[in-house]
Amino acid sequence: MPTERSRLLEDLIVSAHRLTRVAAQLTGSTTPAAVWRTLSILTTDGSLRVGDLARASRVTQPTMTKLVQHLAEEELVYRIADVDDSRAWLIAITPKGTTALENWRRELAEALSPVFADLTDDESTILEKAVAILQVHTSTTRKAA
Amino acid sequence: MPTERSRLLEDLIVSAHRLTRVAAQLTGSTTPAAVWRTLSILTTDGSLRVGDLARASRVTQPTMTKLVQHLAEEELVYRIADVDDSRAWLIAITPKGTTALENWRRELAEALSPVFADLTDDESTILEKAVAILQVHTSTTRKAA
DNA sequence: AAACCTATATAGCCATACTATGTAAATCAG
DNA sequence: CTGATTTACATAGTATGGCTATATAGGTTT
Repeated sequence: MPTERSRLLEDLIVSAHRLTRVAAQLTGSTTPAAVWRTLSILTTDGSLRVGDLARASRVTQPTMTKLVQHLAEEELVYRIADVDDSRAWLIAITPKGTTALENWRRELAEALSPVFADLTDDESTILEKAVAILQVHTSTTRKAA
Repeated sequence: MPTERSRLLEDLIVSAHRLTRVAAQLTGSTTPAAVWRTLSILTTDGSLRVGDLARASRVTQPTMTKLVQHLAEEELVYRIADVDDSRAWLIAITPKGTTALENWRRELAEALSPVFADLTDDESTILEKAVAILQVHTSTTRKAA
């Protein structure tokens, strides 16, 4: 285990977490991270079962059950009975949920914009590439689509 | 506000938050993020007042007060009366806290190692540069040292 | 001296996260 | 087919991190 790699992973997480706190304070935490994280996954991955959604969001199933209940009350998601398994539900995002997610993403970008206002094109490119690497390695798709 | 920049910031946060959840589950969340985030700041920035520590950690002062109480009980930090202001405390990390932070960082790196095992040298470099950019832009040092 | 600002502690509330458990459907083995 | 096992989701309980509001008291300014 190379020390350099270890150090990179440590620093990566520290930075990631600081960034999430910066974002939380700048946006006033008006929309909880768990909400938009879940809506985001539903947008990119399509409708998912509660358990699969929990795995994709990296929380336990009971946590996701409660979150889905809340999201359904807010009409941000809806439930579809899974025809393949009568125990299961598919959870899908509503148009209202899609709009809410878009609004949140815009609000987030606006709040963070001043922080990263001085990014050079090179720096932007580096961050874009880093995001791509992270997306691949924290992919929410765990099985063949 | 360029759409491309906006999209980058959105994706950056989404990725950051996913990464923190991946880390939380892989490490079993044995040490709360708020703890190591605070210890990390004390390590890099030296002893700080409660309010300053709160600002650096991006939480409110009462939140930090409680966290410091907990950390002090665990003997991970200690308090120093601020000679410049009798209302204030300086919070400093203990050797035990330093050890705990190092252990946590090692544990984190080990847990994340398999996730990023296939990183190429180029990708590592990109992530290192990205971390550097993020560190500059989420700096905890808000005033001249 | 009074007004105002600042530093920290306490109180109360909410949401996210976990583990444990329960109910019921689906699958597997004999 | 039956029983055992696994799986999917809901409920219950707990801990904690985060917030806002407020209180106490020291420090600074007018």
